[in-house]
Amino acid sequence: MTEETEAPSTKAEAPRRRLSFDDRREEFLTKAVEFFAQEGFESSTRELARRLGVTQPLLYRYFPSKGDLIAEVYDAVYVKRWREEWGLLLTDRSRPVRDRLLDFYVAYTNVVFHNDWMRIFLFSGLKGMDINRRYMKLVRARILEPILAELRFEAGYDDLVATDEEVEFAWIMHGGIFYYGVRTLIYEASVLNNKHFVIETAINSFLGEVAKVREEATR
Amino acid sequence: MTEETEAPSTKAEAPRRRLSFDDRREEFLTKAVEFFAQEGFESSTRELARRLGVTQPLLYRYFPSKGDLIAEVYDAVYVKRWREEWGLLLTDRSRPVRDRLLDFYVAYTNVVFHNDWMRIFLFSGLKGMDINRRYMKLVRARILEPILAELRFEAGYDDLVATDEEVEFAWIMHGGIFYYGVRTLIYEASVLNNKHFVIETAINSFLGEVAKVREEATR
DNA sequence: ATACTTAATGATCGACCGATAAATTTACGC
DNA sequence: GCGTAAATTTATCGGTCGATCATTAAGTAT
Repeated sequence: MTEETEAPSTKAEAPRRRLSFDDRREEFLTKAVEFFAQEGFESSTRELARRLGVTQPLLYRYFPSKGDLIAEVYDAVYVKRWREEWGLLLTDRSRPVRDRLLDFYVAYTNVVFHNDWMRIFLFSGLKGMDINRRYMKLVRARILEPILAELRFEAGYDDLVATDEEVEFAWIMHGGIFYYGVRTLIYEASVLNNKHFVIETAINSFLGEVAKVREEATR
Repeated sequence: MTEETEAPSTKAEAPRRRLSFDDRREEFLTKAVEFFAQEGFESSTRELARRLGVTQPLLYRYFPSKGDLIAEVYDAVYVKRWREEWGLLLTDRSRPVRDRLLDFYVAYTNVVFHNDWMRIFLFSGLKGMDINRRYMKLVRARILEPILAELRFEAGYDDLVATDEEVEFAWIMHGGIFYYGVRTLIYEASVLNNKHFVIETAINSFLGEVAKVREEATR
């Protein structure tokens, strides 16, 4: 038995099932997301193929290189999982900002608090990927600054553009919530398995102090 | 030129400097910390040796295996950089808790907000290292719970043991501050380069809401 | 200077990596 | 059923990895 490549899938006989190009490609990409999320991007294409039950060269029929596959993994996580309706949730002025904040962070963490998303975010951040920095700018422009603008509007301000201090404070709240996800999903070290409590408390704590930060910075 | 191993250090001639066992070992370990912090633990011992200006097999005279070297890297970061006096800072009842909190987080972040520390913490967390989980328990037992106990004492409580809700809220504050470090050091995406503002605002925001969390949980 | 100790290098092994090309098998149109 | 295009595997290449071992050279004691 010359064993250069791995035995495809199950026990004795490999049924060698055949899929259409698009289906196979989607299957590979989906599995690649969870594989690289779990094992890191340094893990081998051979191991990925083994878990897919196919041989390693087959991957190269669907993706020109490992780097291209990883780029599509980034895209599947960072871009495709972003929900445009999040912006609408935050700017619906028929409701109190506090309610909007709660609903937004529940919706947002429903997407972001998953092993795949979290781990790929951290891995790509450590690799210094540009897509990571662009994502941080997106969070600031589409989440934090709108939140602060809505709070200014509700407080009767004419100028709705937040100061750097306000943005930084919004990052603190956002980070507090985000770090809860890291603790539960990555470090498996959350004391209270209650996402809603965390979101609500973080928001209350933020709202209780944001006026003071705004006034001191605007002064 | 048979080029299996790398040319040691500078241009033409390698002076092949000789160090005592202890000095060499310390030099290797120090460089290994910043090397693995920057490049990740999957990076090669050959590249590490190249940056040290020595040959790769020499590393194996000082560390039995790559894994042993990495274990010492963890120890140098997680264990050796922990300051026992942090506990004293938090429990000095001659000063208001707010002042103690400020001073503690300035001191704590002076150690933790460094590229080496941050990156090794994140890398080891993603690898699921046990030392990482133990560190989280240490933070809870030696930082968060003492903080909450001091706050209960100052508020006149007899029972100084915090509820899970209080601990979770303390984690939110801690995470907000920690994530500022991640943003500045890893993602290079902080809007305001002012650590003291972040610490002070996070603490104010925490202190403004902690009584409510405590009362609602104790009720 | 000579002998001895040991830091440090040179060479190399087996395993694994990303990637390519040729051979093989499956599915589908006719 | 049959031919053909495409999906999949087999085989393999050059490079890199962690680790081992024999050799070389630098420091030290005599």
